Amino acid sequence: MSIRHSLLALLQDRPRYGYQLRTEFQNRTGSSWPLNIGQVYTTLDRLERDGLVQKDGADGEGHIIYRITPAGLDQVRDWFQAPVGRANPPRNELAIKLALALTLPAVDVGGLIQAQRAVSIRALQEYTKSRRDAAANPRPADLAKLLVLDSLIFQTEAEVRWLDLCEARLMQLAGPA
Amino acid sequence: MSIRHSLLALLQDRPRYGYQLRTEFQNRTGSSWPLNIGQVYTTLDRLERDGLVQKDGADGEGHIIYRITPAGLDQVRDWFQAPVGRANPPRNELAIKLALALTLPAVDVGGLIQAQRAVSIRALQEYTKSRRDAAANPRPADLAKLLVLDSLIFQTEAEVRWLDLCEARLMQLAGPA
DNA sequence: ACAGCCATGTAACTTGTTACATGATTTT
DNA sequence: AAAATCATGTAACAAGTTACATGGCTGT
Repeated sequence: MSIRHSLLALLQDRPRYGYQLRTEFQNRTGSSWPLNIGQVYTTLDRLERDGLVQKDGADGEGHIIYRITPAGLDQVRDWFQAPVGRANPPRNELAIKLALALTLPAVDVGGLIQAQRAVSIRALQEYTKSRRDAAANPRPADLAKLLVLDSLIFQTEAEVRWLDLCEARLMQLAGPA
Repeated sequence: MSIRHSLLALLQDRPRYGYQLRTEFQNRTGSSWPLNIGQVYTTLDRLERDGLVQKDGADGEGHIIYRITPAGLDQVRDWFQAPVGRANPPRNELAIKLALALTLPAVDVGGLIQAQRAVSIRALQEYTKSRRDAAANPRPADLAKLLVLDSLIFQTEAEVRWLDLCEARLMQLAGPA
């Protein structure tokens, strides 16, 4: 549902065309989460089908402009107003994988943890580097990019610390036996 | 892809039937991420279509047993061997929402942050409580549940700290103006 | 001339999700 | 007798993703 709502949010600001929506989305969220251009058009079709946007003639340059409808405005308002639900948090593939690895024989949990930590730490370094490159820029669009990077950094740090904990627990279990 | 692989991993341990796969999955991952029973059957159909599992007669009690195939074993091995990729990390709805809110007028970013933090902190308390209830149990299945809860706790803590950071940056931006 | 970006789309597909139907067995 | 759980499925759908086709325009 993120893409639907993101496009609606951008259209709430002002009417825009497909290709533009993609670049604007990426400008605001940084280069993480690239957005396939094909998906913009399919999503716009579905938003139009659902009466949340409508085509709005051209803009003098041949672009196909979409405009948000009142129903669409309602949905954007609801989206921004409602906190992201912790009711069914999105499945965490890493946690699932480790939980299964721990309860099934024939899986090298220690190796899994170490391989994962190597990947996560490398990602962390790349995020930190990107953040340094992007920093010291007070424009609001760049502030958003910085915060997205901060989010990735925080999440990845938490992941590394969790992997450390898993390893410690594993040793604790193997030790006394 | 998590569910496909999870079912395969459980079948790699030994042949099982649909309903059993669901309960085993939930036993191992805790009550977070409930698994709809319908999805187990559709996923099994698709795994069979792809030649990764096959029906294996009954077990004397009328259950429809599935057995993993060599191709399926390969996939499980690959899944456990390959770290969870940071190449295209799953979209973080909260980060996207805040990034858009910051770069668009007509959104009350401060309120959004506060509402979100309230939700996240409540979730954190619930996870911590569940963790306390589940703790002090050395059986491996419960160790897995504990670690899943730890993962949720770490992620949510990171989220709260990120929200704090966002708020601070926002004030910093509003202050000097 | 060629590469690359701008721009719009379509077709086919995947995973995941829900709602519904059906019946047996077990528990209260 | 009623409710809950066990057990298997189907139909319909949503959201996301990729691959492909098409054409104009721009810079080298």
